[in-house]
Amino acid sequence: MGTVSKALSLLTFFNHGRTGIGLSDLTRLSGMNKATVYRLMNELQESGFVEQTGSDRSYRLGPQVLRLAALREAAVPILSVSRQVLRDLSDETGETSHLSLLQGSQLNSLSHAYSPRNATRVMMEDAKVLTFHGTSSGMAVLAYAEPDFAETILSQPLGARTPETITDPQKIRAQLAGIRKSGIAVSVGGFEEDVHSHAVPVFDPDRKVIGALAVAAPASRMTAEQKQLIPAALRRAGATLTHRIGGSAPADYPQDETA
Amino acid sequence: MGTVSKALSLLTFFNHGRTGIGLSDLTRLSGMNKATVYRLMNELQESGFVEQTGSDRSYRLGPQVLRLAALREAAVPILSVSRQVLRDLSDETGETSHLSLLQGSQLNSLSHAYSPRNATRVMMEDAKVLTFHGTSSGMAVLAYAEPDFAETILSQPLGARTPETITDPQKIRAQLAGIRKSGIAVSVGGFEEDVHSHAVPVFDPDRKVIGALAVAAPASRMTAEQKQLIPAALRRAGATLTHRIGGSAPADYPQDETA
DNA sequence: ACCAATGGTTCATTTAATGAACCGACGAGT
DNA sequence: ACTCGTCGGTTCATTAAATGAACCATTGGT
Repeated sequence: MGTVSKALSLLTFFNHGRTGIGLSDLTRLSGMNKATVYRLMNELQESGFVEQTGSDRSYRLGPQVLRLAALREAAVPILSVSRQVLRDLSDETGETSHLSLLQGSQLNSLSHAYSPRNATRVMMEDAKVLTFHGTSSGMAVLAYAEPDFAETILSQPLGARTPETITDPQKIRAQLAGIRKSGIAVSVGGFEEDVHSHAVPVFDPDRKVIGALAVAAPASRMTAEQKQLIPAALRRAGATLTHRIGGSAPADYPQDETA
Repeated sequence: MGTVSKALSLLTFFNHGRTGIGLSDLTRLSGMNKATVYRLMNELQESGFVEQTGSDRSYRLGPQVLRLAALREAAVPILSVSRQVLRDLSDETGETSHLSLLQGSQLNSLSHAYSPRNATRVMMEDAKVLTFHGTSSGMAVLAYAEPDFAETILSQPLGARTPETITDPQKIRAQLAGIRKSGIAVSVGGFEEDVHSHAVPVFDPDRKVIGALAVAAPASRMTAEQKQLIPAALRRAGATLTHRIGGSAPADYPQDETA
């Protein structure tokens, strides 16, 4: 691994539960030498990717990442485009909707919308890491990802977030085949208890899956009517988002729209 | 300069006018060896910071920066906090408002709001680079930055974006003194012609200036009434934003509020 | 007063970065 | 069809930078 990759890998230890990390913690987390971590973090700091708090000298992500994200959005405006799609989707379904994107071998939730219709909602956080198994978004992505990638994921130890999480690779493979037939993934309580969620894949111009669009509802609210309405709205929203970012679904993606 | 800094410096060549850059262009822009650029970009690509387009193999910023920006916002929610402040400010003034943040020695516009009141508006782009001289935001930041930093900026060649741009360092120093007295910066046509803008500095918990909040209006709409209303609204908005991000103004910052 | 943390620094050793030259492919111009 | 220039990508001897064990100075808790 090159020096640059090592430095950037240090940034992967930041997450919602850990927005600030001290030098020693970072050394332990990364397994690198303390002097190495110190110098790498210094370089990252000089470039504005991280900054040190005045109080306890712990590191946190720096303002430079905001500039880069704004430029990424200028080049590939997937988040800004998704916001309108998500708003419409939440309005239509009355439930929380969110977009997750595949980044390397990690799936991150990066944009979401709520519906004002119901007081109880499934809450979302941006940049939250989703597991592939157990989430409808993860399964939707896995079903349309490179087979090698899917197998790599399934060959790793699969933890159970809830008692309902399906962790048997064979059962998951069977589910993935089902998703490829229907074009939509469903998960009931596999990631958070009592959350019923649907997801459809989103594709780029090379017809590769780049993420998933999902609707998450409290299981108690999943009436027969909603079980019809949500998948239909989601399919439409997925097709819209894929289209608006210049993407195309692969030839084998089931289209039940009269487009 | 370390390898990591070199790699990250490659990312600085991306901007609104240049969202995709090929290997050879990047080599020329950076002045580095082509093989070096190639390997550095490969590492950045492996980490998801850049990606190559399938069509012409040019590089553009990758999805990983979105995750980092979301986490930065989770740690220091300045953009999300600013959005409400900007909306209120634009509603109140009827004009375009925007927030710019100091990143290293560069000032970037990173969040903005429009008012629906008027059909003609000053348009803004996120991640746009602002000059220090000639913009009200830049002058507001410079007035409260470290004196060394201000002098470094003023010692560089100062270009004139418009015939009205003031480029004489002595005149600028005099203006900065005036801004420190009043707490607000004004620019008329110094960056874009016929744009009249006001700006106030924004401070962090260490009482250091981190950026500026500004209102930009077509010069034709700057009535006597607006010349009263905008500075007043801006001062209030600046104090609110500084406060909401946990910051404090330095002791010598003029407070004309009965707080 | 002590101990165990913390962030930060040093310097001989090792390892990785570097760059000139090279390759094959593509496209424009003749 | 042939060059010419440029593109992205690759090679390998040379060089420069990254590394890590040990060390220092502070801090906070007992």
